[in-house]
Amino acid sequence: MNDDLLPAERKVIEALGDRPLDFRAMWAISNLFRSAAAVRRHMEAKVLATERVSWTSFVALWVLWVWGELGANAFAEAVGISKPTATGVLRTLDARGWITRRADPDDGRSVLVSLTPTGRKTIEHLFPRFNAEETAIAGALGERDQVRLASLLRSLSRSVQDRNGA
Amino acid sequence: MNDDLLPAERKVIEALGDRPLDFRAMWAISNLFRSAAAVRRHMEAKVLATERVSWTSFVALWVLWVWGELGANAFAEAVGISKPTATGVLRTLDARGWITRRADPDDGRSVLVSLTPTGRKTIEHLFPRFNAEETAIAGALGERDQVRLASLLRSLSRSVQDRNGA
DNA sequence: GCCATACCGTTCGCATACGAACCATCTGGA
DNA sequence: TCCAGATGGTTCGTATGCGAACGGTATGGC
Repeated sequence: MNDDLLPAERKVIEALGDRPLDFRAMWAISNLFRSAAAVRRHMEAKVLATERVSWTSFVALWVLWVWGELGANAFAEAVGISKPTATGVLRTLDARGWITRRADPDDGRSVLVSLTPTGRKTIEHLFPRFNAEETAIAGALGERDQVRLASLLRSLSRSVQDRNGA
Repeated sequence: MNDDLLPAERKVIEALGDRPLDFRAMWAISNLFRSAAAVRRHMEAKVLATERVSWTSFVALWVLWVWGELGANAFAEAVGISKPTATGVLRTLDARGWITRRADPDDGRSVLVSLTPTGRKTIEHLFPRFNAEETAIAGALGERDQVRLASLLRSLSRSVQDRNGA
């Protein structure tokens, strides 16, 4: 394993190394964003661009594939976007013919969102390719380290949730 | 350490568990995005919202703080955004009085960007609070696991770079 | 049955985000 | 010296992203 700091991190030490900051936490969190952005860009370029699908649209299709029909609110929550953003994304997906909306028979306020057959076909085509790329990227870690990484990240997620919740 | 799957992950198993997918890689990568989004939201709400600073503006100030004066292109690269986006963000930061642009005396095409004193004051006020929140979040992991996590994420970053670069 | 309150999704205004296309400027070779 | 190609930054068009505010619908207490 290569534990050298990345060039950007060395620059930070050079500029701020003498300040009273928690660099251990900083390396953990800043590398979280750095690697997430890198993986996202890679996926957009190598998997999604060929089908003209944005990252958010991809996540939206994935969510509807996994969860089935959802209220617009639950949809936004699962995708990780705000309600207004969800409205816009659903408009885009609707224009592409990938989702449909129908009134909730049990609640006049609610709108139920689900994949069309075309939408299902799209995600069933895209996701295996996405997963193959995940395998390739994560392959740089051993199997054991992939499990370790997932576990550490779950702890982070739970830690943030604890600091927000009651 | 708690290795239970998150609710969203259990739902994935329920829906796709019988398909030939690499779930080990999937948990590593999907938790990367999940935790990064959670931390970002938390930081936006707890640190940045109080000063009406967007995530990208914060990163931009941070980059100029660490690197000093930069060409617009190098700035975009360091922030992790495209050149057109950088133009827009710099316009916003300029309107706030946080950055200035000047012509590069050695290259008529280039624009050099740097923090104003006000901009410097802003990031020097924000960053310690940001770092304190990093400490609190990462504190859920032990010191040793924070180092492990950073190291694993660096490996991921390098893995992606290898798959893109020549 | 009434109504204050909560909740659902949309609209609005604005900032962020990107690819494609564009000019202006620089560079290397003839 | 000149010009073909490369490079730097902006503009354009469109999609994503959010908080605030909005109307329509449901709910709970009375």
